[in-house]
Amino acid sequence: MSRAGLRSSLHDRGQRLTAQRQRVLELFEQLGESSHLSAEEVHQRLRRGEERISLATVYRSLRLLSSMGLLQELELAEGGRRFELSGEAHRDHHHLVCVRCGRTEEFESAAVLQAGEMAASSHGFRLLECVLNVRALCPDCLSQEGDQGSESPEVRTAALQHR
Amino acid sequence: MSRAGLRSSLHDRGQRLTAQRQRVLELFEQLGESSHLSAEEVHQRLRRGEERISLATVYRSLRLLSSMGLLQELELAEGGRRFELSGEAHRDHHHLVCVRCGRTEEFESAAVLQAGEMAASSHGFRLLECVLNVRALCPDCLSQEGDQGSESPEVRTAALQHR
DNA sequence: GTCGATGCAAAGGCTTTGCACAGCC
DNA sequence: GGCTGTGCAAAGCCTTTGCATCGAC
Repeated sequence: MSRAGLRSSLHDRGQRLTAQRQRVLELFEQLGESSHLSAEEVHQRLRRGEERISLATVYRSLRLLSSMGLLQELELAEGGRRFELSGEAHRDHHHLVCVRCGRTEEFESAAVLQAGEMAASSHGFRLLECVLNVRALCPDCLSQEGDQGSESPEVRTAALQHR
Repeated sequence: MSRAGLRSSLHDRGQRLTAQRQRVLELFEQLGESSHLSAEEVHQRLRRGEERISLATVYRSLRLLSSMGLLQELELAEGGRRFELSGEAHRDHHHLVCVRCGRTEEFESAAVLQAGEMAASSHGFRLLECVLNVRALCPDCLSQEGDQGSESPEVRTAALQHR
């Protein structure tokens, strides 16, 4: 989103364009649509430059940009909220997460979107967004898992043991 | 799960059957498969009886039972972890959540499971679980939303404003 | 110049952990 | 009886908030 576009979106809500807000959004735009950053990571990355931004402001900006629909909050496994750039093409995209090492792949699926829409309309809901989280083990972790000789065939167990 | 079954599952892991663990699991079994409880709620409900259980133990039991695959951790919108009973029939079930009032409906979908499996196998992952979260507005909130004359057609915005 | 935004530090939830005692096996 | 589990209270994250100052408009 252009600087002017961001400014006017903010003004519409009676809010202001500041350097910090711009930098947070730019960071996501530079990294592209497949980055999932935590507040802490955003803070650290922005600090690396000669930029000055406080963690509190990062939190405030992330919330603001999410409420404007420019970022999207994710809820993956490992107990930390993450954010990603939200784009039209990205609206219905899903996450395949390795519960052991955190490796994340994205994918899209028209079938999933359709299933979400059917579910929403059959209950009279209006769909806002539809996210499939697939928790899994990646190839690397699968082989390590084997090495340890897990005591049970109940693989799902692994999903919660690494805390 | 029977008392004896629970005991032997615990013993297999070198752990013990205690009254507290049993009560936590029983609570979920009594409430049925569609209850989503937070740790705090589990604690309060168990305290109502003449039972004595500490919040710390509730947390420990929830984690333990989840790692055994008997409970399942949910990640819905409103910033609190919740748990539900995990059953075979329940393994691939999805949530339709109203982002405004929190009303939650569940549904199942073979299409979604299949999409998850395809995504996992195409990356060489082994699927553990597959949860679709559909964020939406329920009929009641939809009508209220209309009353307020929202300033923008970007409905997704509402998903994050109610914090 | 006004009013919103920032930075700092302190406060706030929720969750985990250390330790002594209790209780399952 | 040994060793795991519990309760309590304290500590730990992550996130939000109060307040003085700064800066966009």
